[in-house]
Amino acid sequence: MTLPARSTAGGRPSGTMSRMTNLATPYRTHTCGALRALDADSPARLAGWVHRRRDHGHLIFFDLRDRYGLTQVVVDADRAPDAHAAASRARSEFVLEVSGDVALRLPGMENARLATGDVELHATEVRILSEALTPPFYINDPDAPVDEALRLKYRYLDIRRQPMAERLLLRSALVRAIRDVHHEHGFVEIETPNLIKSTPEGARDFIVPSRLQPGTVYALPQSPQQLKQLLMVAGIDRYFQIARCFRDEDLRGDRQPEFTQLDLEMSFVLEDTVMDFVETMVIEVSRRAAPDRPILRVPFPRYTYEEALGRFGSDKPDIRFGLELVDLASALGAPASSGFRVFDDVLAAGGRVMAVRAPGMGSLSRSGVDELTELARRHGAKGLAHVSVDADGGLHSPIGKFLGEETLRSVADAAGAEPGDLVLIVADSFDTTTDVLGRLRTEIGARRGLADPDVLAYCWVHRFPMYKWDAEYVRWDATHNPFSGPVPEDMPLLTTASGDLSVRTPEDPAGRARAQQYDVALNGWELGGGSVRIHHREELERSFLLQGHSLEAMHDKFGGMLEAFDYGAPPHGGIALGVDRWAALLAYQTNIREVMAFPKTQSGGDLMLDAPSAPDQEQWDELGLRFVGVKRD
RNA sequence: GGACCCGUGGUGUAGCGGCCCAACAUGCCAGCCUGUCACGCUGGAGAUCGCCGGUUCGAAUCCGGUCGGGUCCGCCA
Repeated sequence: MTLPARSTAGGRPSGTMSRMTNLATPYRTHTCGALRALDADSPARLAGWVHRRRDHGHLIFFDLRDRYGLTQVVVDADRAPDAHAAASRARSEFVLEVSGDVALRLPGMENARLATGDVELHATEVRILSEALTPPFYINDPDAPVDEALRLKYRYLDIRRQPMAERLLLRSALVRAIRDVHHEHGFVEIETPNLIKSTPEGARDFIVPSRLQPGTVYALPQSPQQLKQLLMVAGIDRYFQIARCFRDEDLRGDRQPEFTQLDLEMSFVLEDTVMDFVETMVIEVSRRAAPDRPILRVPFPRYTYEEALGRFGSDKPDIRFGLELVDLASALGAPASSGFRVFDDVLAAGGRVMAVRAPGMGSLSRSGVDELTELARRHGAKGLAHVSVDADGGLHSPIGKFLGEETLRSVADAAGAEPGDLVLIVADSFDTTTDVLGRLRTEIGARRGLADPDVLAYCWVHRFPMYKWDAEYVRWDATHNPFSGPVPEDMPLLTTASGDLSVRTPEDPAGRARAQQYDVALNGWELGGGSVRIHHREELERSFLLQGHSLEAMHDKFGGMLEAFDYGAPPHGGIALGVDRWAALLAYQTNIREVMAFPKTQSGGDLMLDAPSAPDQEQWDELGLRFVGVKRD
């Protein structure tokens, strides 16, 4: 039989593939997801992996799989004895090329669960292109649980499985949408080098020794921060990049040593210019990459840092549910004594007594409360007070005997407690109180299933403090990026009490300065952050001096950029968003490894490649290096 | 740097001091089967319970160490 070349082999569009893409090759006329009833009675050739085989003796069925789908193949011993012999030998994950005729399935034999389920391929020829060992885990069962270490070791098999393949396709769609939207808005995509000089973002650098200049090293970029600012000085005006970044810090489910940022920078902008564009871009990208996911609020809510902490106890709030924190000072009758010494002392010292409501958790057991108390202690609270409301509205609390019935009632009312609720109360400094209650709020939300998993709840948090006091080094530490600028009216605050930038104290005006710094949060995760930068050399030097850098050290580290600012730097600002996190959230995952093709383990290892590994002696010699062991504290 | 959890045929689990030279499901191998689609039926092979040491008359089971994986704190924007 002769097989005509096909131009519409694609079938259902998948990922970034357009409907018209020609996927036919010398090995196939169609993909395994393409055939439909209309193709009946035509010849076809498919290539793919044996997904599942059902051997009935004279008749063998198997599903052939590729990235595009599954197609059932039928091999009849009488009609095609050679094909039947090959199909008898074939096993799971063998790679086959199958030629035959597309046929409508017998009435009642259609499989509604397959896109190709109305038809099947009656094989005339089965060619084994590759044999396969029995796989170490189930490739044909998307729900089968598999140890993650095993998945990582055989990642190429894991990616054959549908869930992993789908997530990589989604990520591809995300990155494509990002590129498209930026190009539509006049952005230029520019690659920046990976072998650079340390750009202090605060994390530890990965180091690459130089062979041509023995005894020196490159650092891998923690982000393209300085380079993109230099591109603004260069007049590029609008830059973006899908940039690989490297940070040598301990790993988490949402942190890998190498990760991907959407990095962008814009010239001649104010804070609102950047935030407005980013918001437009994020909405457009979300709609293209995840059209089924509703966006909770447009425009995105904008909270100041103080407000986010006070209301949600987090600078990356999950606003898919309420349960906002409540300040109890007035309910406790402050400044008069509440009757409970712990609360009175905290309030007198300028701290806060605040609460969060746990709906429907009023009957939580003693050990359940202990669990929450432990969570609170782990994050710095000295204890956790609680009031439970029974079904009849009666209040029960270990601190009731101190507060008295009336105060207890006003506390419960202030917290908005209803019958069956539990009210959790923390008394400490503003930072600790909000942090602990924020974590409790998140825990309650998770336990009670309060957050709609389908919703994308983006929000902004901005006006972060420029600096936080670093008592150990007697300096003002940049809370975000050291190049961030202050909000214009706070520019005069970038100084010390004495005016001498080398004499720094916690009472300096600098401590009150707010940055033109903005973070985007998505469903309780920090998606990214950026700022409007300082673009004047003198102001940057001033900020660096407050951060405890000497002029010499500053020149050594940022000399290139400081010098560039002498040649006409435009006002500019930008942002960086975590592409891995974004993809993970769009894929309903909480672990970015699930959206990375080849991620590393928590100890930074690649189980498939067995990296890192010891270099050859020759490599050591070329670099003039020798391993002398690691100092242990 | 620290805390906690996990490690038993290929895979996922059960067993948690003697009843276990280890059970179940699935996978694998062989035979049978002409309409299956998680095909079915019959039979079979397959684990010294991550590794090392200790406690005990006796250890998959208890203890210590170690290796690997994970979650979290510190760290990290």
